[in-house]
Amino acid sequence: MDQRTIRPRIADVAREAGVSKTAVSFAFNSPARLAPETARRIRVVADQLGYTPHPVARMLSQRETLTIGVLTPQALSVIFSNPFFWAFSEGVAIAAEASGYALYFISPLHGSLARAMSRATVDGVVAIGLSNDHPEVEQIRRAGVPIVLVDSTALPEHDSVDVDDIGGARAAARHLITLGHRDVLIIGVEPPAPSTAMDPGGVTGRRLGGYREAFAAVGVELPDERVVVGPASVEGGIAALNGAWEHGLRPTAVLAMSDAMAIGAMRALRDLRLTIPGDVSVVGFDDIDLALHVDPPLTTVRQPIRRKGEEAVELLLAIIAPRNASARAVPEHRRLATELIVRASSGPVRGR
Amino acid sequence: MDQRTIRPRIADVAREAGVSKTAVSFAFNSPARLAPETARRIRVVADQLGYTPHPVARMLSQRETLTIGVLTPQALSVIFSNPFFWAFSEGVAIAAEASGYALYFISPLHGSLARAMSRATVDGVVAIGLSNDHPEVEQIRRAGVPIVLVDSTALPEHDSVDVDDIGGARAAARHLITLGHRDVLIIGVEPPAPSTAMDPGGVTGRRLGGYREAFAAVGVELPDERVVVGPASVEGGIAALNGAWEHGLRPTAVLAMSDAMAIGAMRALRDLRLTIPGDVSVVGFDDIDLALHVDPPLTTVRQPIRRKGEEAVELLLAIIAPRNASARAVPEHRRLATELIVRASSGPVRGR
DNA sequence: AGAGTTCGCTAAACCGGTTTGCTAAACCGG
DNA sequence: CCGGTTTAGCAAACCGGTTTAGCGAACTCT
Repeated sequence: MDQRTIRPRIADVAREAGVSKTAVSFAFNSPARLAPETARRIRVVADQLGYTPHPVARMLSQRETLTIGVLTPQALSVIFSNPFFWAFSEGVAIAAEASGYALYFISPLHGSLARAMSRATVDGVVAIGLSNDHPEVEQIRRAGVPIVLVDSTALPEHDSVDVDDIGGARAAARHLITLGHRDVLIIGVEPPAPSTAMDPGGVTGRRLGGYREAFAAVGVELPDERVVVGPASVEGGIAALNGAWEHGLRPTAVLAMSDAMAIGAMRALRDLRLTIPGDVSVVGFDDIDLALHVDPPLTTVRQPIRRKGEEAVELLLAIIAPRNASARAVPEHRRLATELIVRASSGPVRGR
Repeated sequence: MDQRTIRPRIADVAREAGVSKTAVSFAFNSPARLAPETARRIRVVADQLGYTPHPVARMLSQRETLTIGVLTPQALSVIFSNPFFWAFSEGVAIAAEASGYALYFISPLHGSLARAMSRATVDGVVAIGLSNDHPEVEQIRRAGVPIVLVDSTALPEHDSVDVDDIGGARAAARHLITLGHRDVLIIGVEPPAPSTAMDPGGVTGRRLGGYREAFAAVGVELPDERVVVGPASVEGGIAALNGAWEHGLRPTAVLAMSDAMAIGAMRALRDLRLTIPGDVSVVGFDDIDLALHVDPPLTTVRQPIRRKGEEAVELLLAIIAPRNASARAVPEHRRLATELIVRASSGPVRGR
């Protein structure tokens, strides 16, 4: 099945219609510059030949792709199984679509983000979950591609969007403290770059800081043994909880840094014949749609995931296509609020 | 923040290094054709200048984009809120990534799929849920872009992948029949093009056919009033069920053509103070991950969603980049199996 | 009728790379 | 020392469009 017939080029149309390439181009892009009859004739010929302007050629000469990239340090297949990412992408898609931009997903190619990036034909990039020791950030900047960082270690010279991780984590921890819990297990999300597992500037680090701060206020230290990390998925949560259990930990509550992991922990707890929240309380982070539908509904810290996507695109488009001539000189850093949503997965510590 | 510094071009590197453009190109693409020392020097200069080959220019001259498009007739924002689509994309991403291809999502631009398509810089397209009266299919073919159709009305001249919708639907219906149900409500997915709501060749039509066939076998006709359609989302399911209830229908079971809609129906039923499966049984279609986690776990027809994505990409790549010289002359149509998964959302009709 | 506009269209330059064909120098064996 | 083969690198053509500068004809005005 050879679907690849020879694609007609603009020169073919021009010859056939007896006009210049310029005229054909005008017929498509600014018909007003042509006599109505000529424009019509050219379109008819183009139609007969099945001519469509070659998008790559057009991009090259117009110097814009009308595409924005979504950059993630993880493989697409990992990313697409993450509910948090879906919601974020939805936000990005809504904002991009509204402005007529298409979406291109950029993920490590054969392990190299840099290589993937150098292939990407985009006008700008929204990067999510990039820690600042990713050398690709530097490379991207050198390539002169506008970029907005989301949930990444903020670099002052780039626009960024993130949420109040510390406040949210603190609220979650205080909630458990109020319920009498003193003995908790923290399940953290493992950043893609292992070296930065506890990068204090990263999302994991900030949330951990919030948890610790709240517990410190009531005189409870959280030693590192009570903190386990894993990939931000249901499976990761199951593994993390089981691992902790095997190490002999018996917390009365679990603080997970992602809902997916919290849900995994719940599953693992149930498999251990423990009740939630009777035996163990579970609190998540994110408030993905699913959090409301699991049994019991998950107590969690809500963050405006879709909104993050939308705002990131807003910022990016302001750089790419400034509507007002007075472009900002100073990068903008937006921090959105988080909110504790108490549902049924958390309760008073047993015996109170 | 003007991130757009003047991007160095290949000519700049050439001048700076005292060589020709050709040499620079060789240094990047086939270093073996240069003296080692020269190649090194060029790379050093390129590095200093921060030079990276312009991806669009490269695409143009190499006549390939190393990108495959995922074409959907619905807006991206709709698509990204659909769990079925996530799983499908995951499959596509896995296969694409393995072969070094990037993903580009193509959805209607300002309402026009054709316009979006003409902008897309892709080597081939995987189209999902396209009905054959979409004129864009014809346009795409004329543009000479290789295409694989998934869950679309099969066009014999294109490769396609779909599943045994009829068999799956039949199995679901028989399951309910065995449980004694004779009075059912069918909730169908609304195809993007309203004109084809009941296109017998489309997914909705095929599943409906399977349901009807099974019921006809026990002497029950399913009149059109018992079939409601809506968008394939949780909200769509809620609306569809409530609509049916307001019309006075009181079925003992619900057959939904998508799990998302089934879950919506469950929510709506619960809001009506009905128990599942005590008062009403619910059976879905797809077996998305979530189906296992709702309460009660959803009885549904499993289809290999990820696998569909992977196979579609396999077929597409076989057209784009045939590894064996002997390219297929005949388009391939793959139909994957479905399987009924019985969980707790379905039970015997009350009073049996 | 002549000068100044406007209209309709075109030739040529350009976007930023890759690739083909060729040449001059270095290398080789006899 | 000479003819033949490599090697290293270059100029120019090409990918397929858009855009600028400009030209002749028609139209307007005085």
